[in-house]
Amino acid sequence: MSPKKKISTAVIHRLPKYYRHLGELIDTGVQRISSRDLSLRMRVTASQIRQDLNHFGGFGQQGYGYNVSSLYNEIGKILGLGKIHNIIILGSGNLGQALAHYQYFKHRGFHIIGMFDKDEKIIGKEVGELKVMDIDQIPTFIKENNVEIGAIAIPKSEAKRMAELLVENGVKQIWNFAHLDLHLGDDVIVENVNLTESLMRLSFRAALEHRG
Amino acid sequence: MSPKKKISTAVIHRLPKYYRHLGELIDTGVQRISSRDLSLRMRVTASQIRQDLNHFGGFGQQGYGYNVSSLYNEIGKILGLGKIHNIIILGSGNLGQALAHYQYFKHRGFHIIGMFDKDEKIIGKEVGELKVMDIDQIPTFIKENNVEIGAIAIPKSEAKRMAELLVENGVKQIWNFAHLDLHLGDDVIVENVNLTESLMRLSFRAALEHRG
DNA sequence: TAGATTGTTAATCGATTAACAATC
DNA sequence: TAGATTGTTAATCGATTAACAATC
Repeated sequence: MSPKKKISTAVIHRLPKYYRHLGELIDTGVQRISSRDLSLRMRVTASQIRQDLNHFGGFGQQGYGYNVSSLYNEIGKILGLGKIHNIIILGSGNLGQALAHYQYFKHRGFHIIGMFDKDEKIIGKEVGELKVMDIDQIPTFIKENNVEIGAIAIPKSEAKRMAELLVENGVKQIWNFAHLDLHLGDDVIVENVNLTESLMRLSFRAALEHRG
Repeated sequence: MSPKKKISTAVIHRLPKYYRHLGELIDTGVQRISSRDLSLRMRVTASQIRQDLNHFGGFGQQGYGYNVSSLYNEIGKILGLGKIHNIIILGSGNLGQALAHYQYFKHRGFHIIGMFDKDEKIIGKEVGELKVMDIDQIPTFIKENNVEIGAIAIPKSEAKRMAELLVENGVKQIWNFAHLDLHLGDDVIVENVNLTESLMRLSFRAALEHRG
């Protein structure tokens, strides 16, 4: 059941997409689906779907296909869903606030339980259900709460130092929105969301079309 | 000079990273760099850097390496920077506002020139330097302004319809933050930023470590 | 010039696709 | 049972790495 070989980033990128599409199929009342029908829907090959899923187990049945809701649940487990993941957000700027307000995260078990800033004018203010705390309180807060994920929504100049502070206090998962690469040790998982790079990729592809 | 073969998504992802690192090198006064030194800094192989760059041209010099600022400028051109790109944002929620406030975009030539919402309570309000407009005004606004990029920061339920509206009015670049796949025709470029999927990838990798 | 380092070709590695026996 | 579709092995394709002649 536990994966033998390394899972490629390509597979990691597809797993949440399988999960999303299966969720949509459940919503529309579809109970079973073949790899071929799912491939048409998702615009990938059926072969790839079967290969991907068989990294984790044989979830289908010959001659039948896949049971949509049971595959949905299995992929949910593989993605580590189905349990609560506590998140703290560093930085209460627009992006931090946007993250704090995203209802969908809570719905998936990702609970934002703390928000921190260093600006005294902002500390104490309320953002949704959270009260912004002083960044100095992070070590205490982590000791008293089960913080799994730290979201870095502060400027580049502060990001490295604050990420290291999180790691020193036992946080092993960093969701990094700052425009730099964080190297925090082998046991720390860093997931980057770099909006500037995303915009540049868009721009590149547009420029490429014009060049031919 | 114009690329002969298809550029892989892997290369597209690395280009903005080259650009960022070269910018940082300029800031620290470095004038030339070898593929080997850049590879140590970026944690990729020197061979890969040379292969990537040679998709676009021979920017280096044997025995010398690469001139940092000229390579920076060349990659900037390749990424379509060095000209103004006008963006409109659909949706003035937290995410839309976060995008509108990002100073770095403007600094790179990405100008946010309009922001739209369908909520009458919000229309007319100011977000930074922008006044939120009615979504019904989008066609007129596009006719009167050179809108290159449409950012979709509205709920999934509205996203498809609004993206199609943009495309019908001539916008060919969509920056999509809604949690769905947009299929808008071969000549339309869609760049997706899916925060939920990003969080699931983080969660997956954490779960993987625990399973071993 | 000699040393360094590129641009590019060749070798390797890994991911995707195709094929088909197993089996529901 | 016959038909359908998986799980899995083999073939192909593409990306990464290694090697080295070209050359600054």
